[in-house]
Formats: sequence, C-alpha cells, structure tokens
Amino acid sequence: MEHPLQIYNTLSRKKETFIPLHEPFVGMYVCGPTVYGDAHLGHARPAITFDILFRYLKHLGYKVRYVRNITDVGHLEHDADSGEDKIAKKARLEQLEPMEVAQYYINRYHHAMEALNVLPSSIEPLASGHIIEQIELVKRILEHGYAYESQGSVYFDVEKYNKEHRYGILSGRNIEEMLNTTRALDGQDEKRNPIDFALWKCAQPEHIMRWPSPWSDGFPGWHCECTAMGRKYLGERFDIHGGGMDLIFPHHECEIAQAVASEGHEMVHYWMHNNMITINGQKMGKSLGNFITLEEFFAGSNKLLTQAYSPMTIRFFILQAHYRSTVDFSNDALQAAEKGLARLLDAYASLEKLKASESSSVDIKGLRAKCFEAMNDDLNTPIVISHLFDATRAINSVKDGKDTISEADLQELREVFHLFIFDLLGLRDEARSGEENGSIEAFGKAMDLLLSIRQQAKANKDWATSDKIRNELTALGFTIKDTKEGTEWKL
RNA sequence: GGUACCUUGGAUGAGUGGCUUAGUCAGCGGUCUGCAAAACCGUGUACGGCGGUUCGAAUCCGCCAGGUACCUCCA
Repeated sequence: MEHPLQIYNTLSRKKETFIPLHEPFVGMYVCGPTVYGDAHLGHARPAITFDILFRYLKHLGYKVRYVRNITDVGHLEHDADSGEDKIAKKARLEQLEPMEVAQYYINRYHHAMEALNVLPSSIEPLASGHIIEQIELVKRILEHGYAYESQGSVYFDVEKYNKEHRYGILSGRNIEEMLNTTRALDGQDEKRNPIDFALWKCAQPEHIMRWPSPWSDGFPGWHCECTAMGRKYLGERFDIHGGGMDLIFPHHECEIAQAVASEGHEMVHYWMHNNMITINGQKMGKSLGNFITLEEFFAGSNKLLTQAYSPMTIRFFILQAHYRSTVDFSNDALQAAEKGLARLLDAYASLEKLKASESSSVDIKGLRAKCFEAMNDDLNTPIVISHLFDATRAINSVKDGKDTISEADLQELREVFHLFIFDLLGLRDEARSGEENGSIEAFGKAMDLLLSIRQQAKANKDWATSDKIRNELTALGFTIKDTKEGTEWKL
C-alpha cells in the first residue's frame, strides 16, 4: 500500500510519512467531548478534522478502527476540589441523575455530529464504563513505583518518572519551570510535589459518582480513561492519537507518562492536534460570553450571529482552513463560505447536464493527482478546495458554451468531484438532497408548470407577468435564473 | 512570569529560498440578458518592524513590536 501521506507529528514537530504499525490496520484514538454541556463550534473542529482523516485513511485502503471516547466522569472542577466532578455538580443543579445528564448531552452531541456529516466512530467508549480498566492501569503504575497512595488517593510521581524518562516531551516543558509556575492549590498536602497529578481520587461523602477501589471509594483521575481505553481497544502500541491543541498539556503529556510508567514504552506513534477556533481573535469560552453552540449556529439563535448557518456551511468553513491553523469566526467569513460552497455544489450539479463534445478545450488533467497531493500533504483541505474551484471555472465556462469538454473528461470530473466533495471532504448538498422523494418530485413539476407559464409570457414580451412570477417566487425563497437552455430554479 | 505557536492584499486563507499576483468572498470595469440573477473575462501587485545570511527571502537566522493558546474547567 504505497502512498506518500505525510502527517505532522506534534512529538517530532515535523511532517512524517505515515507508516502504519500493522498494515493494513490503522488504529486511531481521538479525545471526544465531555458531556456536561451542548456541543459548540470548538467541538466541530476536531470532529471534522479527524473525520477527514478517518475517511481518507479508509479511502487509501486501510482497515481503520477509530475510537472516540465520551468523558462522562473524572474531569475535576479544581485540582483538589471538594471531590465533586463536573457532571455531578451539574446534576445537583438540575436535580437529575448524573448518567441522565450525560445521556442527554450524548444524544445532543450525536445529533449535532450527524448534522455536520461526521461519521460515527468505530467504538465510542464511555469513561464510566471502564472503571475496572482504569483501576488496573493505576495498579500497574503503582507496581512499577511511579505512583504513591495518600489518604485514599493515588498520585503520579512526576519527579521520579522524570529521572528515567522525560516528562514534558510532547509539550516542550521542563520540570523545573513547572515547579516554579504551578499554582498553589488546596489539598496540595496530599501530594509530595505540586506537579504530581491524580490517578485516583478519594470521593468526599457528598460525591455521588463513585466506585470502589483498593484505595478508597472514589473516581479515576482525568487522564486515566484515554490511556486505559486506548490500550484496551487499540493495543499497547497504536498509530494515531488526536485531539485539540489545548489538550497537549497536561492531558496528553500525562497520557504518555502513564503509558510509559505502566508498560515501559509509549503507546502512540503519531500525535496530531487541531488548532482552535477564535471569535474576533479571541478564544471561545463560557466565561468570555462569546460562546456559540452548534444548535445556535444552525438556528441563527445567538446575538453574535446575523443569520442561521447550515451545518454544511460550518463544515466547509472549517475545511477552508488548514487544521493546524487557528481559524477566526465572523459572520463575513461564514457568509463567504456559504456562497463559495453553493458555487461548488452548483458546478457539480451542472456536471450532470453538461453535453460532451468531441474534444476538450479545458484542461482537467492532473486535477485528481493535485487533489491527492494536497490531501497527502498533512490533509491540506484548503488546497484541495482551491483545485476544485479551478475546475469549477472550467465547468462554468463549458456551461456557458465558451469551452468544450470530451465525454472522458466529463466523466473524470464527475468522479473526482464526487470523490473529493462528498466522500472525502464529507460535504452534502443540502439544497438538492431528497429530490427522489415523491412529494418533492410533484413539487418540482408544479414549479416547472409555473415557469413554463412565465416562459410563455416572456415569449409574448409580457414582462409584467413574467417579472411578477419571478419576484413572487423570489419572495418565497426561490432563486430563478434564465439561461440559454431555459430557466433554472433553486430553493 | 514560563512554554509553544502565530503576524500575508477590503474580509478570509494557502504558500515556506527564485518559476502562484494560490483559492474563496467583497469591490471596480466589461461580456451576456427585455431587465435581473448567475456565469465568464479583466482588475487592485500583499507578505508586522529593524538588522543579518544569500546572487536572490514573504519563505532561513537574530532582535523588537503585536497577538493567541497552554500552565486552571474548556476542542
């Protein structure tokens, strides 16, 4: 399976040729959402980024197992809080079962991901369903002497680990600096060192999400789940681990330490991180008041939005930037994406109607290769899209009768457009989908009837009637275009 | 304060030593059209500042300025 796919490895800070450990199998693990709130624009970025990778690896012929977890326990509000984790806290506020809260947001997350045409992962494990595996992980680390028990909790001994291995290898930090910059927090007295992190936390009496363990009734530390579940489903060594850049430290750094401390070696071959989405140059955060959920985007129901944006506009907008660049949200940028996407999809739709000629006056050779080249260059989707736009100009030119295209070239364009737009970039034509539906077919015929009446009026130079039909249809949300071959319409 | 990264034309966003004025959106001029819309053609010559390396730098190095993220719940 020869191909030159290059991916940027955060660990080495450069692009590397992707070579799977056990060809043709590929294992990839991506940190999924913490389900204590609605999915927002920030969740869309990693989901779409790694959806592209998942689709592309499968297209290259690999058998991919894609694991994306759901964090429903373990993320602490504070380093040493009262023993209450996020989900439990929310549950108390809303007087619900913690698992009910988690399930509610899991369902909503799935709904948003489906709208964005993000494929389901192969396995979607819940942290709460893998407490036993996490306890086993903690036991191994204790056995190897890289952790210690303190008042029912277990902490990772970072200083000891750092003597034999390098803690900070992923994030580029060193332990001395961290010692000076780590904040003094409550409950530090349980730890030998402020930079030690929790592997198991003893639950306070009021903490309702708790499990028995050899050390106490409690819950696992917030980095354990990914190490335990990654190992369980992908093995002791696997290919790709992904997530947002904000997870590099401490989350992924700690995962590496846990893996090495428990098994003696790193688990992950390629670390991949997507960049953040900013709003007016600022990161999106609940505390900053610039927080927009995906549902609000789809409905246009947020003060910062001047209109609703379809899921595919969001997806296209994200794909127009490289995944390792920050992307700045604005209404202008999203409107530009909306128009650009419509232009691309219109071009694809017109490929169906285009008539072939003896020969081509347009040059579409190399389009397929150029698109693959861009994908192979660390998933450079903006370049793929720019190549598709180049072809769009050629298509429109043929449509205008200014250029010609051969049957073979036409077929090639159809294939390449379909492959990249729908299969690999995962876009959907929302405006045109469902045309097979019976009622929509009848609706289309009614439109044709209306337009033929207008056509007759035009033939009689009855502009008043023809403009009236067009204006009223426009008011209803239709776009009417007169072309040489007749009138086109679109909702 | 420490660490990592970024700074490209009106907006967005690729490019990483010369051979792209990438692409999209917006603007302007034109073609087409009964008028529109769409489309097509043409068009603005950008690379934070200063210095260095080089025959040559937006692209490499240094300094400065500005910004972002992480170090604390967050993709």
